[in-house]
Amino acid sequence: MHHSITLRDIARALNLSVSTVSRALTDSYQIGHQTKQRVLAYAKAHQYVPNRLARGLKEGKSRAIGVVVCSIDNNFVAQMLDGIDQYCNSAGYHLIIMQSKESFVQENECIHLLHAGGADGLLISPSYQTTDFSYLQQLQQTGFPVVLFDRLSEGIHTHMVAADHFKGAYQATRHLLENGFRRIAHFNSNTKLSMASKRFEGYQQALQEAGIQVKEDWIKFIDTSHVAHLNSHLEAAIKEIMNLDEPPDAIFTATDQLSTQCLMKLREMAIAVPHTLGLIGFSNTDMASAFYPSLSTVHQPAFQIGELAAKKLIQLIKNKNADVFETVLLDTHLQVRESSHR
Amino acid sequence: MHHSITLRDIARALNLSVSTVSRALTDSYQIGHQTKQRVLAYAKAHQYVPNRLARGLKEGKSRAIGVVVCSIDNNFVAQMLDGIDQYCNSAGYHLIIMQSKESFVQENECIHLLHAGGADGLLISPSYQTTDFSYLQQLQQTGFPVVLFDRLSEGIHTHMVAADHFKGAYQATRHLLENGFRRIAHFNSNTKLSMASKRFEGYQQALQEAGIQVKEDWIKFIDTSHVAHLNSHLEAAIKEIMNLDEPPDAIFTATDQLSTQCLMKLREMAIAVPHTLGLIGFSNTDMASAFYPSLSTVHQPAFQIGELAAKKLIQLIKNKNADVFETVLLDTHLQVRESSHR
DNA sequence: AACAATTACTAAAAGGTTTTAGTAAGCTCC
DNA sequence: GGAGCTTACTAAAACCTTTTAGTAATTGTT
Repeated sequence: MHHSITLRDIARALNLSVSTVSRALTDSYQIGHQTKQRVLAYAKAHQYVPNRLARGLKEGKSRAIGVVVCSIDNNFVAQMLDGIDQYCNSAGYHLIIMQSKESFVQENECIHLLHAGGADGLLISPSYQTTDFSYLQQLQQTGFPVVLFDRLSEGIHTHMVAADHFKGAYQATRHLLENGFRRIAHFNSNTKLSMASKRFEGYQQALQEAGIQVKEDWIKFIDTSHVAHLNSHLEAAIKEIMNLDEPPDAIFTATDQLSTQCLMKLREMAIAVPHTLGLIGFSNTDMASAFYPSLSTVHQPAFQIGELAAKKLIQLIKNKNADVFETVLLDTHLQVRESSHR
Repeated sequence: MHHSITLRDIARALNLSVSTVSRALTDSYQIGHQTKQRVLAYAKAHQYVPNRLARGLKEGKSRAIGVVVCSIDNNFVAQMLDGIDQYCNSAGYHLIIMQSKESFVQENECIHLLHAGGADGLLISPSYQTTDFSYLQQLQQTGFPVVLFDRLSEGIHTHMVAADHFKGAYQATRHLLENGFRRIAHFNSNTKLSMASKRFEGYQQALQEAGIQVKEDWIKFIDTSHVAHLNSHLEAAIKEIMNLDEPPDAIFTATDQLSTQCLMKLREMAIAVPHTLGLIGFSNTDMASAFYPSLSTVHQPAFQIGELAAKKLIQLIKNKNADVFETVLLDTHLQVRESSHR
């Protein structure tokens, strides 16, 4: 076998009982100073680490946290996972990461697997498809702690951590307006999650305040769940808005993928940015400045979102009496580059 | 509590023993047909799921696989993790992902935690710092399955899966040569891992075959472990090569980070690419085509590397008698864009 | 000196599963 | 009518930890 030593091994070696060793390692008052020292020294020398499974079984806790995201292979998600991992690790929790791939069915499978598999709690950023949170809610009501991050929804009542989508969208749109763009199109995901509607609302608010009537033709809700199809959907959307009688003079894109893909598509279609079409979008890529033209972005504090969500969840796990759920919205940061001003 | 029902619950409900229930669920020949039916029906109706911790404790297996990478927040790594996750999930394994952050010390902590924490095996892509594989080797010799992926080393004898670094580097350098570049600089990581030396060798080989003497001044091994410092190191390196009596006319960069950062830096320093300096580098970002100029890359089959490494590891876990270790090198793919030809 | 309180330890149970080593009943066969 | 099989089940141990409920020895109080 390939396992490290157990309490029994230490007990045998030092001629103590298993319980004494266990207590010595948790610094119990019931154990004498000398004994503690001996146990600690031996444990350290032999690299004793408590068996997670045994401890988990005994305590009814696994010290593992389930994380469900749309995809690991996503710049923004990876940054959030980094934050989650950092916090959980320092708190002694393992991370079990699963991918929904934007599928509601697969997401529910992940949730079930994580719950049944003994995770102590769940961090979830729902799939674009998800509208029904009943399963999650059901688990939550049996005492299973759940925290939503990044993508929020009214469909469930719990702690939530995300960027301030409304404000970010509002700022981006205002920025375009301040730079003389008037006919601003909006590309968004076709999801029912509130992140999309919040961003849409921020866009609308900025236009309304500027006395500009929001035109329905300017707004495209694009299916972004399948990367393979995104390209053609995007091309169609761009063609549609450019063929309008009065085509837009700028686009505000609401997601990471849409922003970068849109810039690439415009280049491919030989539509000059920002001359013919200004562009600003939500995106966290550090390569935005390498693009042509460099891409103005709304940057979300991804790492902090992850960190804070993890913190909230672990609080919840340790302290189940939480009846007051909080929604934390972190400020986005506007990074103005070439694509959004002439 | 938020746990599902146990064998005992079923046993009590059906007036059977725990062992009978356990056996019925595993379709043992020792249990009668009728009893099996009753147990199965009850288990299904009450959504019985075996407790992973208990089963793991009993079997000495956790059905979890440890993965150690430098960082989740890395485009290329994320793609490999996607592949790993896909395969492991379909094989019924959980993934526990940990980050070394390019630190040897932290890496060893991860390894220890994963091993002691009951992982059934380890997938590892070593940190740039790592030269000493003795701990890993020691674990491996006690029967703990280990598979190296992406970043290989001679320091340990086991299954390995990676891209063909030599060939990729050779092809990239040849491509530059074929496009008229003669004085080709080479930027690489300052790691002792074989991936770096393989890429360096591929570069050398291509130059030698073209009858070009490799100049030491053209070659920079840059510390890429800390993103914060990379920028200044890179700037210094570029200045150094451009201040040579005969400055290079192209650069071949050996890592993802170096490639994209180098392009950005050259743009910042107003060095025309590809006119003054051609550029090609290893990189997996799908945004290479959005850059200015669009970046020619050596693309690695990241997903497949992850998938295959996971497959090898699970084979090893299920079938410990492996004495013949294999090193699989997958072909890279040259993506020629604007930065590498005039 | 008798009793209570404190200190330093231990035995054993529990958590849920798998598995070894059984048992009891029913059957076949001479 | 009993030996030997088969069938269908069960009891109990084991995995490793934490924790409850102890014990025995020492110290303190009156």
